Amino acid sequence: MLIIASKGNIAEHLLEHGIKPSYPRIRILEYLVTKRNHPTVEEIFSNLAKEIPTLSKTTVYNTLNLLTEANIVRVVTIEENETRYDADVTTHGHFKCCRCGSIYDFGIDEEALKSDDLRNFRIDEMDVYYRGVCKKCLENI
Amino acid sequence: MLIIASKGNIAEHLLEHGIKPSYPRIRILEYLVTKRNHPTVEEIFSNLAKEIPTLSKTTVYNTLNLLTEANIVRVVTIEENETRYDADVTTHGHFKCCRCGSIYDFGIDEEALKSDDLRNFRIDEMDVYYRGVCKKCLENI
DNA sequence: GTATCTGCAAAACATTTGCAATTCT
DNA sequence: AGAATTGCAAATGTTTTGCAGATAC
Repeated sequence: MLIIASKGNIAEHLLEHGIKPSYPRIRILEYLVTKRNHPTVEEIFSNLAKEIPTLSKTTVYNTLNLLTEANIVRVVTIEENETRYDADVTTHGHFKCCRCGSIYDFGIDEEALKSDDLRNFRIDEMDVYYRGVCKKCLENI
Repeated sequence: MLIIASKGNIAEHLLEHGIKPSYPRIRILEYLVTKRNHPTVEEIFSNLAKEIPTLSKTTVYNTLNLLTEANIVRVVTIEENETRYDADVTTHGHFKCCRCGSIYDFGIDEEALKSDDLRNFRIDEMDVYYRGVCKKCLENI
């Protein structure tokens, strides 16, 4: 659970990671923190562009790369063609419903995921992606 | 463990899934079955083109899409920019060593991976991608 | 002989890069 | 002023598509 809510906190969050809190950067991170639906670059850009007419897609790309490198956001590549972003950087998996398209977060037991085959390997990142049909869609058949 | 070895078996394997075993298709699937290193389209194409000068990248793409839809091969998107392919369609995870670039298969306990958060969800596909440093690279520091 | 398969060239798309204009301190 | 940031346009790189020629049954 993240506690970040106000713009002030967003700016602080950026500063703590050595990133200058420019207006576009604050708004992009704020978007990710507020809307937790793992948006694409296109989604972030088109929504923010309504309120920030001068915003360019390049800035969205630059900022997301910056945030990713700083470990403030996390890349979600559950779809092959486009990258999604998640402001929750704690260990968790992603489930994509093929029927409604929603992406759900779910808890994973990090220890249970450590395979014997990887004994003496150093694991830095774990991406767990499931696909199927969510509860809601299964009920509405 | 897969038992497929000879070209005859490859052709049969294709036929069983309703795919006409043309020469390029046999060679592409054979490549995947023989070399188990999760090759990219570029790798498959450039290696096979040495022996099949008329081969085009389009055919490699078409064939891989066909094989994926037929569930004969599996897509591995452990890298953001390019797609890899795996002839092993049984449940297992992929580990990428950031130092040497190798991709390792590892066993996963399917039951342990089923999160309570996904109770009543239907899970069709599970992609588990880890990144880090492999045992060999850790030893050679 | 008809349907399928192949392969070239062009298109489509997401992402990156070069660079000039803008902003911030 | 000087350094960092932004944004446009062009480039890049992977994958798809349209279509004509080749192949198979």
